[in-house]
Amino acid sequence: MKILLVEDDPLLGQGIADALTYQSYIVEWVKTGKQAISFANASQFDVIILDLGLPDRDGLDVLQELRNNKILTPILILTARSTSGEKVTGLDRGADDYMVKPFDVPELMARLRALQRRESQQKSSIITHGSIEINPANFSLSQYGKPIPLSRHEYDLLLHLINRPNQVFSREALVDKLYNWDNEVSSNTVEVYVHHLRKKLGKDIIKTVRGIGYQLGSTSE
Amino acid sequence: MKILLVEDDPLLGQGIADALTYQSYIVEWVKTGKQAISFANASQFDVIILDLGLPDRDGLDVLQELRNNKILTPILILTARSTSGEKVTGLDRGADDYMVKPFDVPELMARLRALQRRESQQKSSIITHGSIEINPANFSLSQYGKPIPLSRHEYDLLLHLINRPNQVFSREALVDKLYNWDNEVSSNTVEVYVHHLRKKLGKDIIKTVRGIGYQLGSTSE
DNA sequence: TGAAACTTTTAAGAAACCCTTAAGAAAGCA
DNA sequence: TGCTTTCTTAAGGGTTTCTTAAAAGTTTCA
Repeated sequence: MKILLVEDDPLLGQGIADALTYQSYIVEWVKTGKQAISFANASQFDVIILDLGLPDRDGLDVLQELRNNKILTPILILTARSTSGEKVTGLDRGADDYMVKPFDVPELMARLRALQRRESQQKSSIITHGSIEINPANFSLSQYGKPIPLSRHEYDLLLHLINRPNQVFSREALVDKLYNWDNEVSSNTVEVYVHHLRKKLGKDIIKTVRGIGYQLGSTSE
Repeated sequence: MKILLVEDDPLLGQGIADALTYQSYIVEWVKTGKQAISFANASQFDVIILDLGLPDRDGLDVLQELRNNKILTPILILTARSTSGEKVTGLDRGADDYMVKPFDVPELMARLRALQRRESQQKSSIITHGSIEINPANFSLSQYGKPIPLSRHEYDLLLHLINRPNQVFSREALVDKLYNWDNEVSSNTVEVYVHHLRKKLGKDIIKTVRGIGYQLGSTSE
């Protein structure tokens, strides 16, 4: 875990840096707004601790510039400015948390942990298979990077096959997955959708196992 | 924006609920830990405000159970317990922020905005997407720099979509966000608002994913 | 080789889905 | 209160997708 500490007071800065180091953080300690911006641009931090009373420029400006530069790192403001209005301003300019000096070190540590925990919860699960790529979050599919629209059933069928790339599914099993029980379907729907998918994504996308059913095509080509 | 407020004190609870409603939040107010858990499981909230001194069980247990149930909603603890140790415990059990009573309402609002912002993919306090720009702090929207008035539900709907630009939301999910439990709606409201938004902001602002729901339009044009 | 079994392709009517409009109800405001 | 804006509901019409069936094609095996 890597932290950028922006604090011009030497004594306080050293104290925080020591405490962080003791908690096994990697600490980069800078004392001016200018340095803060260049460090934040140069390297990826897990959290930035920002004092507002800096010698060269106001911390709020630094904050804003960081956000304008698309630096999304969580930022915790640590300052003597304690009025409600100041807190609101700081948070609304893009800070993630705000602590007033004098502060309690264990609380700071706990707030840093909370920020990190949030950040690490980012998840994106994109499924790929050969040339195709499925993004379940938006039900979209692309092949060689080009988006290809699929209808609902086409998408469902493909997703089922792709979830178990090596399994052969019987027609009945696929119908069972695609439909709920009370509106069973009594014809060759599956064949028709396989046909549609092959038309859109290429003949080899789905392999037919004669007498048994269908299987996702092999990825190797 | 939908908030679950867990607070057993009737006076204080009413005060917070009113303040939140005034800020256009959809508020679900419950008074026990048990209710908190069932509501959190039943619907998707943007933030949970949690009092620790509940009548039926300790708020920290509620917090832990929520996290165990894989409810990742940001949680802000709002309590009279003000020692450093109590704050550390609360944050380390999975809360995202911690405020001590008595508290300042504007600060609470700013912290809620910060929590939401963190959760959305947008990190700056002013949200932009293509030609439009939203400032959640004062509910304003502009396109190409020109302010465009939106009704409350139009605004809510757009804000939801814009918070996760790549996700497709089903009609049901959107209805769930736009209304609280006791005045559910039973018709095509979402379609109608989508239509209004498209009329005001252009056809491509919202994309429909047939059979699934709606998604923010792509920014590239 | 020829029949049987199985699979692919095509096409068209049916169904589902979404958009649009409008009007009465409700809520907000002076 | 009366006026204006916003909300909810419902219905019509246009479009896409689904289902079905039948014809055409392919593989298997006696």
